[in-house]
Amino acid sequence: MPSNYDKILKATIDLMNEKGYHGTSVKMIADKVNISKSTIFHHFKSKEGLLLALFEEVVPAATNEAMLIANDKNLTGAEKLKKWIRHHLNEVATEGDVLNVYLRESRFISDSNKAIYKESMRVYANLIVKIIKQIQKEDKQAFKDLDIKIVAHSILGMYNSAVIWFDKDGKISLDDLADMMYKIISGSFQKPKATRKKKTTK
Amino acid sequence: MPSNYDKILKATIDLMNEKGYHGTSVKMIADKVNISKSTIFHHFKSKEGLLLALFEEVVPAATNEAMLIANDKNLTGAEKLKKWIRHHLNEVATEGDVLNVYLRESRFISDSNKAIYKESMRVYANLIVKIIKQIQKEDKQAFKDLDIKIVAHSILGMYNSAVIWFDKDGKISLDDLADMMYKIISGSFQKPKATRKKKTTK
Amino acid sequence: MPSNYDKILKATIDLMNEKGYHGTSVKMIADKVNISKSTIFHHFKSKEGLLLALFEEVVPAATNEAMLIANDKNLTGAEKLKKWIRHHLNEVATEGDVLNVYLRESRFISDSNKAIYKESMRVYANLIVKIIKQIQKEDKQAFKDLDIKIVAHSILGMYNSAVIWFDKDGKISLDDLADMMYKIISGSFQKPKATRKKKTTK
Amino acid sequence: MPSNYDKILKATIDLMNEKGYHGTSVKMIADKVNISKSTIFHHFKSKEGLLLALFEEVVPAATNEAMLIANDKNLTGAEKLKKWIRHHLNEVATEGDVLNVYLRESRFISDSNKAIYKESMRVYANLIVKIIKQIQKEDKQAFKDLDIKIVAHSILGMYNSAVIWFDKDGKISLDDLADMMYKIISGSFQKPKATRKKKTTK
DNA sequence: AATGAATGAGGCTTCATTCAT
DNA sequence: AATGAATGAAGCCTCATTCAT
Repeated sequence: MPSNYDKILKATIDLMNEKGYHGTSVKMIADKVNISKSTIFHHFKSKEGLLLALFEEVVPAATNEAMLIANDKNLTGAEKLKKWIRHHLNEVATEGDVLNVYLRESRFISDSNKAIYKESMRVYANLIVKIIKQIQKEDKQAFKDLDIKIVAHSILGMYNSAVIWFDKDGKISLDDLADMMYKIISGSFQKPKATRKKKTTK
Repeated sequence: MPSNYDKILKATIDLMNEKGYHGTSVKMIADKVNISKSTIFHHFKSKEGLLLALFEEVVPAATNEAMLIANDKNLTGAEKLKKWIRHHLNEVATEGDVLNVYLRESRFISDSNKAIYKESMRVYANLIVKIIKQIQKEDKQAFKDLDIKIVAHSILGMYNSAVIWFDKDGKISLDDLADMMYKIISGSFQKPKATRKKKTTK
Repeated sequence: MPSNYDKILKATIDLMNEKGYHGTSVKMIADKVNISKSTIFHHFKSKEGLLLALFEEVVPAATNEAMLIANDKNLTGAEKLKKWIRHHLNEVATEGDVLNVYLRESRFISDSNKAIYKESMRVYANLIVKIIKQIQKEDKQAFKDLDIKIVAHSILGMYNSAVIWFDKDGKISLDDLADMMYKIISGSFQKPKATRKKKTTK
Repeated sequence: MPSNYDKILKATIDLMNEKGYHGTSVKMIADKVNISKSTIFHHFKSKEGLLLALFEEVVPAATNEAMLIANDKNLTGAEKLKKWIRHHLNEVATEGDVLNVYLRESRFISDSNKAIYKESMRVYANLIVKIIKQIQKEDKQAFKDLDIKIVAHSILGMYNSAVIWFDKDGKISLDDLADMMYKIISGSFQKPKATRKKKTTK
């Protein structure tokens, strides 16, 4: 049985995902968890503290698998990118996901706490930077002359936007979507077909 | 000298762009315009009425140039895309742009008014759809096997994300950014070599 | 018929006089005036704004008569002191008087507003300083070697303390009290008996 | 090392001295002592219990020396008064003194406990009454025709007010202040000069 | 066209206190 | 002896909105 602390965070994610930070009141959260408002303040310093807790505790957990992908020694950069896209879209599209809140509501963090958010964002963006670097190394033409950080952010931005318009119940599956998005950006480097032959070394 | 009506809308854009719909109060807007709260209700039926007015009046104006680009008979699809990117990034990166509010705060519109928003969104997204279709027509390989709407949304998402991380005072200019982003997605279709005539074929 | 603004201030005085600043809630004030809480915030910026308004508007009015006494050309210093004591005690002893609130609750003013309070206090204390100076001029022995500001504050402190222990319904009248207190401090200078003969000199 | 019980009382004094009874929360006290709120309720029945404990335990201790002065067989009344003033001012001026809390916050005690406060106040005021009586006995002119309780309260009020305006870092020392205040009220009876020669009679 | 007065509802947060451990 | 969890009540203040002028 989850603690109130955990239940509060879960409800926060659900509600802020749907209504945004300012659109979610502490009372709504309390009602959803079936506790009193004051209990929330017993566990968290303030409403903003809820966001911070999400960024510090829940987001890292959610980014863990992405890290495994980026560090997998057996994959080419292109394969990693493809795998990461699939994973990331899955995360983003999952109902109530923290990432949505993370990506959309972070701008409401007060200046004094913005550093915490930026740091966690940097860590995640770096994963993609790493993948892109590997792709560049394996294919000199890939993302040629492009600022690597901008590439990373652009890709992230593209995928994150899906949370807004992707229709889980529509006729296009999440896997199809991942494939399509991969194709959009993979035009600029050699298709993974070529690299598919699996790395004979090892 | 702009009317109060216009000043109110301008202030609404600025504030909602920064703080979101729920994070912006009628009082904030009134204070920014230096009028009384009541004056706002004199011009607009309600707070939501402000959003609607934006979507009905300001967004179309902002999308007007995009429409000119999309309909320009003298440009290839690739050229249009490039021109549109430049224009769109400029809009989005400009502080206080309506498009940001439009793209992010639309979800707070009440159900009864959602149709208005969806219609205007459809119109804008259609511009890109149109451009993409032209590109496909001119280059059969471009965006092959891809759902055209998803391509449009992905591209939009990518560009809109720039508003979050682009640093106006950084070392990369808006024009450079537009070029880079164009390159990222243009990999999948024939480069505008033809028009660029720069590339002496190496 | 007094405006809500005035009624709010009056109720504030009454309540804070009885329960202190922190012991008086905005709701109590609203209930006493029979208006809604929000109306109070329509007229005053904050709870502290109520205190400030008292200090800026009501206290000056209350100190007006004291000023007339201090400036009366026909009275000796000793006479002025006596008259002021009587007046001041009356003010302080009257239930719900601003001066009580002023003297006791001023310490809850935030630092940023303390200057306003200090200035008004300085003005009032100066009246007594002025009276004491006149007494010293008329009787070289009076308050000899004493710092004049300390004398003024001490005297004020003595009189203001009466608000705590004076029993309006006890056997000692306010006038008796005024006489006694006058005697306590008048020991150090020539008794007004001597001066009573109206100052034939000029 | 002081017990938590003692540390709580000390913190209570400090905080209520600065912010008053209603302005001091149990949490503030707990934070200052670095214990949990519950621990306070473990030692004291309620918040008001803290005040009562002060009045019953700390105040008597603080008034102990005053008692020694009042009962010293070797001093004249005037000498006692002077000595007491010096002592009292010292107590009052010391940061975080109980007496301030005692004198100012007693009015927030609930009716059912008011008797406890009044009794302790009576005891302390009686010390001065006693001193004044001795002065009157030694100098028939002193405080002639004055209600002795009112004299005592007035004197106390005068000295207690110092806590509000006395500036520890100003150019006037506490001893100077004691001297001046003594002079203000000693005008009405024979100056201690005369008595300084130790009173060989007896 | 513009605004000052007023408000009910609700916002976030703190309060003193109880209880189980 | 000490505390973490929990809470109902209350605290100050802001909200969007209406109305009379």
